[in-house]
Amino acid sequence: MTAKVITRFAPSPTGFLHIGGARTALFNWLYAKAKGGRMLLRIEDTDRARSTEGAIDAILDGLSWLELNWDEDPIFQYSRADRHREIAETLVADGKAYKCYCTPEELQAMREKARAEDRASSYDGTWRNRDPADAPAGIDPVIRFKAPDAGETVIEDRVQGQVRVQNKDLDDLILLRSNGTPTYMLSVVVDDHDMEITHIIRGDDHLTNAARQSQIYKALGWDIPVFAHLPLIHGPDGAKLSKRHGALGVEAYRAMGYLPVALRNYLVRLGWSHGDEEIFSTEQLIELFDLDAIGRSPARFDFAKLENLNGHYIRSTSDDDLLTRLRELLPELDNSRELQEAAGDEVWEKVRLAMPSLKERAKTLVELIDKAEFLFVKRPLTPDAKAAKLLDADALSRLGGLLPVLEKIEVWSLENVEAAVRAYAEANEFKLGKVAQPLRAALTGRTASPGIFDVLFVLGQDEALGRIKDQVSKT
RNA sequence: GCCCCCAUCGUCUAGUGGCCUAGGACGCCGGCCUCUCACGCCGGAAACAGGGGUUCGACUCCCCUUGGGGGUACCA
Repeated sequence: MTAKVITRFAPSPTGFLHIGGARTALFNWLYAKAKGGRMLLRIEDTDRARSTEGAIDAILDGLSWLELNWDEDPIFQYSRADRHREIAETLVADGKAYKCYCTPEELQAMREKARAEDRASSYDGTWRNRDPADAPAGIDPVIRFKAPDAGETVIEDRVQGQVRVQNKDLDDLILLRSNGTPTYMLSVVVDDHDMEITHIIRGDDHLTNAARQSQIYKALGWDIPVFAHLPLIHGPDGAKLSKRHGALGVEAYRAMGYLPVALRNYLVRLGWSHGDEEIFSTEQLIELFDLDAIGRSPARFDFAKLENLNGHYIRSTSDDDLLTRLRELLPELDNSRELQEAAGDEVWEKVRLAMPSLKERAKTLVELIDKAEFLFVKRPLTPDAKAAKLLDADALSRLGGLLPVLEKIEVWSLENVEAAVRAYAEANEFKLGKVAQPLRAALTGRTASPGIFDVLFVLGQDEALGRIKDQVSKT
């Protein structure tokens, strides 16, 4: 019989959902989907001092935005503290754990001694075999795991392969704090077991923990889940991800105008590959994803590639979908106030009309709005420096000559507008660019824009003529 | 310090002993297209960290060095 796959994403709510966490969630989600299993969500909030409500919301919102849905209700680890405590006490009763009364000062001294002696483990086992009757009064003990002191612990990792750790290098970790709350090392094992997790897919930073946890599983007589430790994501400079580059919350990526589908495609390729392929639909990902194709070396975060992918997905997203996302994003933009004031229904209708040519030119939604700005601004436009330079006397006289031609157009269609402008240029022996560039400057206030005929058409006859006159009459 | 993991173009990666004159993608450079900017298309520069083995033959296997990362908490 093959057990159904159950994975879990287990963030600690001490900050936002950063990019590494997002990728871990994605891999867990994909693996569950690929195997027809489920992905559970567990909030690891046993550190009461550092866990916050805001962080929980940020993580849930981040996952939802990325469209990584979890199965069942999230489990809050702290709510299971009684269960964890019970297991710790069982371990003590079975002689597999013990109470330790050492003070922080004694512990500190042990650490320094261990370092001086080039040893990896520091706890010296003072209370491991000492008679509990010697317990000093007035000190609340912690409960420590009685880890095997000889031999080795072998982890069979689906990504990293076989990893061997000498047991002498692992000391007796704390299971229950002196205040009676469980530590991560205990909670994680008990919860993964109780939740019937079959595959633990998480960051490489937990690799050594896997050995410690394996020992606890064995002491409890429980089956050890399959481990898969993902290489970490580094910043562009190869160093640890910091706030300056990449270690932003996923909501920051949303605000920068990235599409969830693009971010997912980018993240999955950080570590996972399928031959030479780069672009994957979610359906393909679910079909192809497997643990065996995950590489073992860490990756650097590269915004340029994310942008490229995002541009690809913007181009292949429907105009209506893009329009919806743009309207949702608007309030988060720096210049949101001005844009929002101008953003009436008729403006959005123009944006929709221009969308096919606009989306060819944008790598992010923020850029998309910026390229559409000429549709939001009100007459008279103030051309930017480069555009103003284009509108010299000669150019303005060419525009002046074009005015009556455009006025004469009865049906303002893309075809008619284009034919009229081309005919005007030809009749006066101007290269098209001689007319198009000044026109672009007058119509958009910039030197770069969608095709000039698209611009003319989308603006509409009255607005287009008005904008040209505004510039021509300045002289 | 000690323990563990990692190492192919600038970046993400393909490669699982001969198919490699090392492939793709992003980025970069040049060209085409062209009303601008993009898109698209064509072309180019660009890598097996170093040293030892093993083998008829190593990018691929082993060891060492170097470099990077992680862990070493009454954090997770």
